[in-house]
Amino acid sequence: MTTGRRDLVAALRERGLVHQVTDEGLGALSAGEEIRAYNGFDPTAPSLHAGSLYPVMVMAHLARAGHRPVALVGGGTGLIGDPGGRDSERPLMDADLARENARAMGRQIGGLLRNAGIEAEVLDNRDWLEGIRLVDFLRDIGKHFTVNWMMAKDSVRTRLEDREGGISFTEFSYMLLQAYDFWRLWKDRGCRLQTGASDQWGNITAGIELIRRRSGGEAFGLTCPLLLAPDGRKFGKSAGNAVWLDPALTSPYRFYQFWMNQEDGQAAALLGPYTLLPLEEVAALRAEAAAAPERRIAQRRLAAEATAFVHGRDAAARAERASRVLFGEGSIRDLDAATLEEVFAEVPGIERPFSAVVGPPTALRDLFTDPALGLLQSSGEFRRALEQGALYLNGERAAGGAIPAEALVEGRLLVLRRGKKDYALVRVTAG
RNA sequence: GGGCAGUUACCGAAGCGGCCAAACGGGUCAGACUGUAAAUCUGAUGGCUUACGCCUUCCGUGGUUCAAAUCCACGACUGCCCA
Repeated sequence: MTTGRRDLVAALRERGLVHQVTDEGLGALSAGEEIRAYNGFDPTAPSLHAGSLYPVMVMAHLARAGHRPVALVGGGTGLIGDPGGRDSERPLMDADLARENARAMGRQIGGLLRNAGIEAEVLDNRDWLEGIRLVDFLRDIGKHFTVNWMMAKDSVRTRLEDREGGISFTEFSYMLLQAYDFWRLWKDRGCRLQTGASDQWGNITAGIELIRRRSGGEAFGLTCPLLLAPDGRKFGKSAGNAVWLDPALTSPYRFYQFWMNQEDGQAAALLGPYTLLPLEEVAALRAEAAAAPERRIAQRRLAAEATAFVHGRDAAARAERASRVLFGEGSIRDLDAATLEEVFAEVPGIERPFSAVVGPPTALRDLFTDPALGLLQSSGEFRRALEQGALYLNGERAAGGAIPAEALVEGRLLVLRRGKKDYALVRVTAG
């Protein structure tokens, strides 16, 4: 994979992935020798989502610049909780859950990078944090920090200023644990760089301080711009339905659609971080997209590349094909059942007997509100959606009433659609 | 431990005995316009019903009243001030 070692700061900067660097000297240093760099991951869930994929991409870009990424899953720090970026204390995570999540997440990260041809070490800080003794920790680590210095850190200061929330001693201590991680990885594994989103700056510099004070060593930190959705919230985790990387939680088709739906500017910007495409190609795509935004070139390519990175080329191709059929020119009516079945392999679907679909006056409602499809929650929602013209059968607006037998594609399939983008398939069986 | 203030739908926030399923804003969903965009405009947003309407909500539990989100008591939680 490695084609030659490069200045990693420059390499990341080209992709828009550098927010702050502790020392520009890192650039020159990294041009000459391999830098081992780690990035931490909070095990708040058993899978990464579109937003937490970001640092994985950073690791991938780093590896392609000839350096060695290390993934650190926070099975130990997850037990404490990072106060950064939050305005209130977070509830403690169940210890077993943290362990399970960390394990699953570690596997996932390792797998992603391996599929991209990148060998990365995956570690869990629980392995060394769990056995630490309080008195040792206070003597060996705590002594190197003044509370005054800790209180000046953004993550802590905002919480101190917020009378409503406050901060517990537990979360206040968090940065010391992360600092200890860095020291540990620096000492045992030769990690000289820690990367993270810009909200990790304080934690990263705490680690660098510890390495300097305790061992007189040199270490670096590099943060990436915090990626936000256009609405200002965390990217890829909007309003309850996060876009997961686990295909069991978010199908590859939905994953593909997530990228496809990015707005123009965002899609163009994401091409840098979220694809491994050569920069010249990214630039060309951006120019093309800007010239003809209606073609959605940036979105298409972004969706294809990101889906391929996470789910593989085949899954990406399937999602792409399905999307072309669903959002393409032709009418669904023109397609045969075999094609539809293939296209809908990853879209939610249910099987119903003929007698339950054709005939009963409530069939339309029963199908649209079926929990397995996730289209509508209640018959009240169904009624409103119908009134607003939001429901479609085989691509044509549904008027309500019983479903005629002619509505079935080849007598056995029915395509449901709610709104512009949500599709589901009903397979009609005999009976 | 003492004093004061608060707890309303996804979030913020009105309401202070009946006209309250509860103003308004944000979010979300849908429709129109588009390019599976943005912006804009329109509508919807507790549940059940084609509908009249019915049912379950305003921290919890009891109470006052013909009638309570609104009054009273106790409890829980939160914030501010004092110790």
